[in-house]
Amino acid sequence: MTNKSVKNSVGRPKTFEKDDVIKLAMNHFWEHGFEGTNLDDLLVAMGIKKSSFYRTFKSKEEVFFLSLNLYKQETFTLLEQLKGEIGVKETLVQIIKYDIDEAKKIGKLKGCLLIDCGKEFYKKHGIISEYMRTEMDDFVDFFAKFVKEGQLNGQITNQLDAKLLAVRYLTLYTGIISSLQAGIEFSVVDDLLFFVEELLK
Amino acid sequence: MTNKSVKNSVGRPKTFEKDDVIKLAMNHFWEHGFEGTNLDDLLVAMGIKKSSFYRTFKSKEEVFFLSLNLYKQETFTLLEQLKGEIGVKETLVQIIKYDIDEAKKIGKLKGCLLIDCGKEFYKKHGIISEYMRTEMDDFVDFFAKFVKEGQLNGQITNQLDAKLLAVRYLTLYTGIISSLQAGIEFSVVDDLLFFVEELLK
DNA sequence: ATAATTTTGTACTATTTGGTACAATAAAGG
DNA sequence: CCTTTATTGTACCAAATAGTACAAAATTAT
Repeated sequence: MTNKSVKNSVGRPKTFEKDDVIKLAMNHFWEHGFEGTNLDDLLVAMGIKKSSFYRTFKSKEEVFFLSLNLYKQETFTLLEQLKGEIGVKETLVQIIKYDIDEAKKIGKLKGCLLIDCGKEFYKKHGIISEYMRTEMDDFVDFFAKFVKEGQLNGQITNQLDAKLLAVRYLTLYTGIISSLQAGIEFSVVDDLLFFVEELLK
Repeated sequence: MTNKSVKNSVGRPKTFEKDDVIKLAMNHFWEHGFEGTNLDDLLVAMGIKKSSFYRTFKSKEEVFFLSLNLYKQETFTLLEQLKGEIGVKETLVQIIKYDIDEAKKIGKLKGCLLIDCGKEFYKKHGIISEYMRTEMDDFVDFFAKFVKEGQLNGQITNQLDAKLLAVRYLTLYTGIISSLQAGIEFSVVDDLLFFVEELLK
């Protein structure tokens, strides 16, 4: 897209792109959380050395916020793409089904970077991070529009206010993630997907 | 209840009861999580000095597991008590309403010690703690029995299998906690309580 | 007073944490 | 070869972490 791979006029050429290592960092934060990520492991995940890290970024925290931003971008992009393929309602269902299947298969579930790290921050500092709150609002707004579209084209028959329905969906989603991560029996998990489908009707 | 306050034959009398300081520790863990609790703050919360702490307990971890056990006991006791006063269904609703009100009023919400610390452990070690899993099973079983009772006496009209309904309820509950802690707008929170009431019908 | 027991205070340890400083080296163009 | 730029390696730092050791003081019964 942008002029990433243009040769810099002179000097040793770069061996990594900033955006690429942010993505690697994002995946690591996503899996381990912010506090659960120590710098050494993060560096291994990013494939760069400490010296390069601190020449490129200000701190671990800065990389985290860049990761959070990338997470939002990628989530929205994925949802829009899926929408084009299978429609609004099916996208909302499949997103959750994907997590359930992943938990069943590999017994591991990354969950939601925003919610999980928001919770970490909340537990640590006793207040909601203002940054997290606005990110959360972005998610709610996006899903509200998403749901609205489904209601208008008839894929979602539940005529509850789109924003409220989006919040119900997101709440259920984060609850399912927590339940899965808390090790709920697989025998009862499928019913949770029915629950979601009932909600979207 | 037990012979807590009997005088020990000789020596300086105890100034704190083990169970009492465990309860204080529980409340601190509940609010800050396990990793988010450092020993010095924990000691302040428990009102004892480090020397006393390590003479009474083996480690921070031991106190945490004792706290977790107490948490379960107290939760079940509270639910049984409320059941006697306002019935099964109303108890399930009010429990959540209490959290919502707390979040609205003081802008702070402890959430669920088991789920929150289970998530911490999960994120850190990549697997579900076996201890947490069995605790989770205890909770599911308790709520399943609770729901069953409500279905039999007609307070809950939703005739979905009691265990599945209990899991739906718990999932919704943990989702609501996450949403509140993530700083969802208060304007949409009330609808989440309607959602719970609809579920229990 | 003395023995028994509990709590406190102080000092210490070993490990891990995020972060810094800086020289050495690698890879390109001029 | 020389300059420029990117990466690496090594060494270090200050702070925070959970936990230990042990003497001193407090409070009781005998």
